[in-house]
Amino acid sequence: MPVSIEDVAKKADVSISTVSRVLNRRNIVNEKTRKRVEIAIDELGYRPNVFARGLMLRRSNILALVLPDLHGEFYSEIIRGANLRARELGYQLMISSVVASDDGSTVLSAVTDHSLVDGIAVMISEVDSQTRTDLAKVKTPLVILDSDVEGVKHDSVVIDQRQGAAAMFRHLIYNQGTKRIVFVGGLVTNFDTIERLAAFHSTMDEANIPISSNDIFHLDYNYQTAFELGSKQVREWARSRASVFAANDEMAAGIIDAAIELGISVPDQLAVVGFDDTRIAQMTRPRLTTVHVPMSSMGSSAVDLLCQRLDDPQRPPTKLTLQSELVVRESCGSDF
Amino acid sequence: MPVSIEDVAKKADVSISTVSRVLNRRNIVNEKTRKRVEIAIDELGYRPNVFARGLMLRRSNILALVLPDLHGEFYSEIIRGANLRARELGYQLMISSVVASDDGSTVLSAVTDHSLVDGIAVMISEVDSQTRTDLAKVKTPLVILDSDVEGVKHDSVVIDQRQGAAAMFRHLIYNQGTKRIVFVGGLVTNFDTIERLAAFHSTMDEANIPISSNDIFHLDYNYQTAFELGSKQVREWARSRASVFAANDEMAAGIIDAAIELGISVPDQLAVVGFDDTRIAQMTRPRLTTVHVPMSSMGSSAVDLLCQRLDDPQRPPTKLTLQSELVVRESCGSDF
DNA sequence: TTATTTATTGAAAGCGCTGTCAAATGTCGA
DNA sequence: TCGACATTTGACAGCGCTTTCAATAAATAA
Repeated sequence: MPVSIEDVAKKADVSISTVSRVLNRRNIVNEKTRKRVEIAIDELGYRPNVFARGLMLRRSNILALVLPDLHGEFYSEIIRGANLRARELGYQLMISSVVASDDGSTVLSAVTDHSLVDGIAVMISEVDSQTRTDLAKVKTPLVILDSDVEGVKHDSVVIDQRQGAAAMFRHLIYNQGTKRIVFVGGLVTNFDTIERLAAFHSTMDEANIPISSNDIFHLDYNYQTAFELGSKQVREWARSRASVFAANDEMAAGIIDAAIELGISVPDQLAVVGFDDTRIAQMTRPRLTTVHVPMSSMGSSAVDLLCQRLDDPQRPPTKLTLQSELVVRESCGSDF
Repeated sequence: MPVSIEDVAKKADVSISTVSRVLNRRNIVNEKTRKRVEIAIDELGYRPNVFARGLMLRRSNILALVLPDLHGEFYSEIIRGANLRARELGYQLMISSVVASDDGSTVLSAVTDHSLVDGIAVMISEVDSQTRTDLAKVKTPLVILDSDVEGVKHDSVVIDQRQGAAAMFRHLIYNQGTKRIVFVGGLVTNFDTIERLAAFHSTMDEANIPISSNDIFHLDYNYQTAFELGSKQVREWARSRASVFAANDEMAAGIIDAAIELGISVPDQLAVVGFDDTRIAQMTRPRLTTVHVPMSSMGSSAVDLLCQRLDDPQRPPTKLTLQSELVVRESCGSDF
């Protein structure tokens, strides 16, 4: 039923080669012939069959974006950035998320099964060694988003979060005079958490403030669990005039709400800061002091890198580092 | 370079037909032969070429989701729901958004250019008659999300927002005793706005409250413009004890912030309600009274409908209506 | 024993497209 | 008028897969 190149050829009274030529604008086709073919294409509403074309060209113009989750603004902004850039460059974007039940190898196969995509951008927050070796085997152009990429031969785009986190800790310590910081992160295996924890330790060392292991919590980046933790701890934290560093805005919001519910004023009695600078950071009251992460840039940069590699498969692996930036708002107290 | 079915056949010392047969588990292949082939597939790491297969089968197992925008939680939840369901059903999801510069025909071509997708879910918030006729021409299985679909022969999933909006207006009128409601919607051509405006008129009529045309505003669903409108109007609204109905949570948040900035207390001096029940609704202070819209269900239902049609192309067009539900929180005052 | 059925496999014909190669036509200077 | 060359076109060979269809071997019936 669908109209094929042959139908067009017949209608325009030329061979399929000629039709193919006008489609690909390659060798010059005679002006008059081209017009005729174009008219036939229009009238028939012909669209080249992507499969047939892909079979010859070994190209689909489809890029895949694999995310650990699709929940929350963080991921949706990455998608948005990637989609926009992909469109600009003439690619389509395929989205996939690794669901809870998946393990490392599922991740890999979810990725490689798309033997049809020209390139893949993956973000995997918990990278075990299995995933790492699996990833190393992939032959499709791959860019790794915001993960530990030491020793992996692919392109990558990472956030310089140590620097952003350090700026935050310093602000808390030197500008706000905090003597104790509570660290509320994600899982111990989570890359972001590892990075920020490293910044935490080094900045505290630098300021000569000891860290109690009781002040480090590993949650799951969700509002609810943070709220629950806050409900239990917030009084004690406020009493000692501690500041709370939450590894994303969601958790910061959860802790703030817990505090408010217990009649503890933020930031007057307790400073709470977040990370990411999502929409939430501006919606909470008080507004969140946080670290801005260029989420949509991550997406667009990933697509850029992928396309560059597609154009030149030989170029050496690139690691693109995006800066994060401290954004001071109300939740940490006035800043002087 | 990539290993083809022929390589496998050679290695297993069978014909490609046999390999194809074990891949598709169709006609029974002799136990022993099958084992041998499977081993060869494993050892070679063979993956069938999607293009070649698609060329024969005319099937890609890819579904497209076309959204008006990728910004905000509303869309990201739709994506999430769709992606999850698609995975469950063995499909991949391709995302596309209609960007600002696009007009109706771009929408259509963005859609139909994917001659490779098996089905398409489109959400187009502003449907003009051009788009409508364009849409009617599409031969790929299509489901229309939350738009005016009268007379269109495709499947659709819509939100019963009249009912949800009406519940909101009634709550405001009968439970909160509001005598004046200000309606802040999207563009006049926006489907959601049209629906909710209809509910507005009918409920107000029913309650015998006249509507002043000065109380109907058409904005763009953004925080910022709502904030600006609020900054100008909020005093007057509060003075006459009006309630403000914003057509999404973002705008409600903008108006609330404008009010607070001018020292007007919400809900004590001014009730403000939202729509959608996104994350924002729980993050603002006061928390938003809003109408819950099952966003991720919209995505999953769209995928369901698409797959059902794929299985049975003959079934009559289905219109799936999802319910919306009033959620009373703090921003409209205590409810008695 | 011979005819017939059943199980298992291979050969080969496309699916719709691109790209190579050669044929056909036209152009131009000698 | 003729060869040399450029321009324009068509025939056809795949790309890797699925799917008839026929061939062979094995099993059963007559």
